[in-house]
Amino acid sequence: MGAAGSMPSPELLEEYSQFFRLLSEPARLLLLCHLRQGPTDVASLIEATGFSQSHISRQLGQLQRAGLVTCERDGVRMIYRADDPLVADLCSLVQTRLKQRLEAQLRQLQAA
Amino acid sequence: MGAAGSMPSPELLEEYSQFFRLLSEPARLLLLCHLRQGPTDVASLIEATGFSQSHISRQLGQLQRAGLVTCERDGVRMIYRADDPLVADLCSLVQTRLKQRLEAQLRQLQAA
DNA sequence: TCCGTATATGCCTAGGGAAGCATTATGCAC
DNA sequence: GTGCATAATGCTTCCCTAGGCATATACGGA
Repeated sequence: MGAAGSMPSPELLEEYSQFFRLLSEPARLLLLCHLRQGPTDVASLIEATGFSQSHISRQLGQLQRAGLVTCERDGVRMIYRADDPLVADLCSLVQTRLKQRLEAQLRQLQAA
Repeated sequence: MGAAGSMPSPELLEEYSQFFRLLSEPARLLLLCHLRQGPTDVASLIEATGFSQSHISRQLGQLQRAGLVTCERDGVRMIYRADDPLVADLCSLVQTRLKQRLEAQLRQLQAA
């Protein structure tokens, strides 16, 4: 996505899209938010989100394969972490954008 | 997605996910890449990408509703633009991340 | 070793969206 | 107005994936 001239390869586009697809599911974003608060086991995530155990486990698996989440055993429990600030940074950029959009719409309404 | 304490509302998570979902489709990313090269009409995008006319029109519609793309009439043609650097910035962050992952995997293989 | 708990996985269904074909709407030239 | 171009929209099919239930796996305790 360089400013001019360089067109990304289809493979790279595919990688980008796969990554963004991971973030296109509210459930996964919610799990990431909870994990940003600190290391958490699956049971706590179940209680915090209300999702089923299998659902959470699958979503965590996807996040883990993408490297957005790590886990380690603690006895019979699995402790998940989301140390990487990447997603928070991405969301921050998007949030700024969403704000701008709403402000623009607001101005348009006020002008009319 | 603040560092600690502030949990985003479900509505905000939904907005984030919808935005990321837009970018989770290689076709849309490709269209954005082409549009970053400069204003383009639909016919040129058809030729550049090989997608069908209706497909491209729909994707452009989605991008437009999200404000990632604008268009203006030029006679019978529609000229689309992608002025916003947001997507390029997001992709840049993700690319850095993908590179780090691959380098880490490489080191792991070399160590073994 | 057998049991209880915690997590992962197989299997299934339902819903959403990509993507094509056919049609419609819009603007220009005559 | 008619005809011709371009772009948008109905309609359809197909595929992918979320998400639940049931089961398998891994671990600690008795």
